[in-house]
Amino acid sequence: MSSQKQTPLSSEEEKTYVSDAVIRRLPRYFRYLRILIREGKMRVSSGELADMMHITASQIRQDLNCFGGFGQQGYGYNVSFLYAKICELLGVGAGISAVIIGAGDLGRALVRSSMFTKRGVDIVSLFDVNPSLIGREVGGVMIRSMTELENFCRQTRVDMAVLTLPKDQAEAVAERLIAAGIRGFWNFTGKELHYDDPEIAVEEVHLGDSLMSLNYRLCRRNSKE
Amino acid sequence: MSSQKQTPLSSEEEKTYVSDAVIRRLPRYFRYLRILIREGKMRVSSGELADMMHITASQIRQDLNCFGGFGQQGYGYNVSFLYAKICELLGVGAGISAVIIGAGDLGRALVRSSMFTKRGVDIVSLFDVNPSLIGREVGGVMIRSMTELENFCRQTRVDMAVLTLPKDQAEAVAERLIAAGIRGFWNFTGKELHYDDPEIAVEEVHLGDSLMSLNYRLCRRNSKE
DNA sequence: TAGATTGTTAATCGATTAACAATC
DNA sequence: TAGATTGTTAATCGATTAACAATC
Repeated sequence: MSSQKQTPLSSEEEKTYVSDAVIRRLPRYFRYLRILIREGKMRVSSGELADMMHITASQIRQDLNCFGGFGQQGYGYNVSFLYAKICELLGVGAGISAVIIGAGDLGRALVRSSMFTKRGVDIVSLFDVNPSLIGREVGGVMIRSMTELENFCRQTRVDMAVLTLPKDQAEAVAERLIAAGIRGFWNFTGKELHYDDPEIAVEEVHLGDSLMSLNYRLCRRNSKE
Repeated sequence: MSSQKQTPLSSEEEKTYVSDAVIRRLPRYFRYLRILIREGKMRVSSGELADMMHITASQIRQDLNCFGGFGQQGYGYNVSFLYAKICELLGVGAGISAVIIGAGDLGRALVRSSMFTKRGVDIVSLFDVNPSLIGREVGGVMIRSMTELENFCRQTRVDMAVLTLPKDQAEAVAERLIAAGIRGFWNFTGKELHYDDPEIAVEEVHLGDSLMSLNYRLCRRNSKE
């Protein structure tokens, strides 16, 4: 994995600032473009894609233009070209490497899924404190002791850590990982991580929050018997 | 589980419309209030809570006032009172029942977690097509055959379904569940569900999208070697 | 050329923040 | 009462949508 440091607008591509709202829609474009590819479609207009995705054509054009003109007037977008561009933006094929901290139910479920491989993320190791797990393999990945954490991450030049360990240890382990050169956290612990350093990216996953927002809507809008 | 049907503003509580942005912050308030309770704090001001949560005090007051005046001028908010109100809004204690469709790695990991119990959601059954799983128990919950789906859901009056089955079956199974009276979906399948009926609530979980947005930030902002 | 559809600017909408009067 | 902090209105900011000129 490698990328230039803070290239503001390198020769017509890559506009200044892209809002978080736009970034969070990119993976959705990625998914829908894959569907179009599977269906064998060569081109798509913003209108067609908008209908599929239940958003407006205007938003699609606006979003894509944050990164450059990927379409062609009168024609629309070339599906595989657009897909390639989105993949590039999302770092598919950038060779991102990751470790999973915590080989519990969730950590094991994740490593056994096609989640990472599909998106070009390479899981290079799991880590756990439980001695009975250390040395075993899950989904073709070795479980190592937490004592090896720093050495392994530095030597292997790991980019990202998936945190599936108990929340009371989240902060301390994250500190160790930062010291070992890790710059991205996919955080399932429930303990929110906040760093001032803009070089450190944290993606919080709060499944419980997601469930509760559904509960809210179920209680407000529905009635039974 | 029971709630009144569309009560617009019942005696000073419950204002007209609450935006999705606000609803999605409620579970966060829930989590931080639990921390305050654990710490034994009796009262909290919007300013203190704002610092903890890395948001503005203004936003907290604005959010909470969507549901009524939970605070007291000059004092702040009573932690356990506010917590009780938030719990009520989020349906904790409303006795929501749910089934999990798909007893794969994810379905099993979820049912074995404290995810549901902590939030007052009762998992009453798992369902799977795999004959070797049917009849077994995971996390104290029985795995039943998909052939029993409709009967079970209707008889048990199930509120919600957690979809952890393969995506190509998501839509068909969701239709069966709707016909069997289910009104909420926690959808992990990756196949997005869209219904016009406002009585049907869908919460999409796209872990892959979450991972990719992290990839994006890692590739844009970071550099190595 | 005529038709289609993008790229882009302008208008609208909604959400967040600031300010302050009400009040405990 | 004086001090603190909410509830609420007004100002700001940002994101979405609409419109249309550019152009393939």
